[in-house]
Amino acid sequence: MVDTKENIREKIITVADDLFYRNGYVQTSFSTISEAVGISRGNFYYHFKTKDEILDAVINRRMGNVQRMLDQWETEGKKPEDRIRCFINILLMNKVKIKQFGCPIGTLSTELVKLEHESQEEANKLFTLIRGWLRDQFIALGKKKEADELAMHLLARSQGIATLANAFHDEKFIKNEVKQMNEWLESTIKKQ
Amino acid sequence: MVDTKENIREKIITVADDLFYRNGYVQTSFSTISEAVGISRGNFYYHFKTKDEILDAVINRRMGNVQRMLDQWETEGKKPEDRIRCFINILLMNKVKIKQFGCPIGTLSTELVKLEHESQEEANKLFTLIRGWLRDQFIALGKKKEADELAMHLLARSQGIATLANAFHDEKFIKNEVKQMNEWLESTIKKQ
DNA sequence: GTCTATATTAAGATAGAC
DNA sequence: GTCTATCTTAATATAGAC
Repeated sequence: MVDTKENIREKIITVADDLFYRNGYVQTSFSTISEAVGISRGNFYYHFKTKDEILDAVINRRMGNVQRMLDQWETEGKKPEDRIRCFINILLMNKVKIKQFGCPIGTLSTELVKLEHESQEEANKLFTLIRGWLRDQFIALGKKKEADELAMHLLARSQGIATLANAFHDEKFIKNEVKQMNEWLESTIKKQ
Repeated sequence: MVDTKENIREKIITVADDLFYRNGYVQTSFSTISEAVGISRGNFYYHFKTKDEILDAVINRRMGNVQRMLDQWETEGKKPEDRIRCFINILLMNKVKIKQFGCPIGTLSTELVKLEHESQEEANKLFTLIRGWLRDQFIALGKKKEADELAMHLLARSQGIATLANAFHDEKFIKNEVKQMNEWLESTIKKQ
């Protein structure tokens, strides 16, 4: 791939995304990113004027990734319950990284709240995107009235699992809880 | 109260505890703490040589607070299920602060993991203390085999609720989920 | 035991040569 | 478009006067 301006910009965002996830936003300095990308710190400012700008670009990138993931689940899962199962199983798919670094959405949100960062709401859109998609699946299951509540419940369960799996560096716990979440889904669908 | 060396040390720990909770560990500087305590930055180093030392003192303080809380629940709740309900209800008791700053134990743990901080394990003892206590309650309920699993499940649910309530700044969500957790407890006790 | 002054380091950010 | 050099600020931490 040729090193056009756009390509380098993309590379910076990819690297920053990963570093923000592994080490947190505050801990990730311009030096760290530019070193990982392989350009000088000075050159860096040609592409991004402030650290906040990189953050917004990273959030934007993650929004795209989440949207693509949801689109894929729409194709993969024929029935809404299958699609919800795709969401639940992502904890299993990413269990190694979750054990090491937690949930990328949850840990970023937690960090930005403490920073009182102005991009808090922007980062929350990642949660909102998934929440709305889950809600749509529950509506398709005929749970229109409780759809949003059920969506939030699943989101919260996932966040809690990620937080504890990360704290205790415990993969087995994820497997166990995913199983229980699937059982919860079964019994919720059957109700009424 | 007289300003003995011990008293000032205690005051520093109390102030640091609060600031770590509200703004995070990294964000809280010596200046911020000393200013809040009302002593000069230079004097500060007479009481604590490094920031890590303050962190350990804060974790230690929190350990004491959690232990006292568990002791109180032992007195308050006659039956183990009542004691577990004390744990569940703490989300409601602290709902305003959780909405604003999340769970003090969970957010510290998340931050220390990203920092790769050496006190990670020390901070995890806060989780472990509650986990063990919950496990004891489930054992008293005759659930010896699944006791630890049930304890972790409750811990994870609480963490997830705190994370999302914090992200969305939503108190109502806490109320809703606490109700569901109590219902889950009822049906879990009844099983078998 | 508390203060002021200062050393040191690293961060975000800019200027200007090439 | 990329670099080196530099500015500015703020943090941890220390030295030494009182």
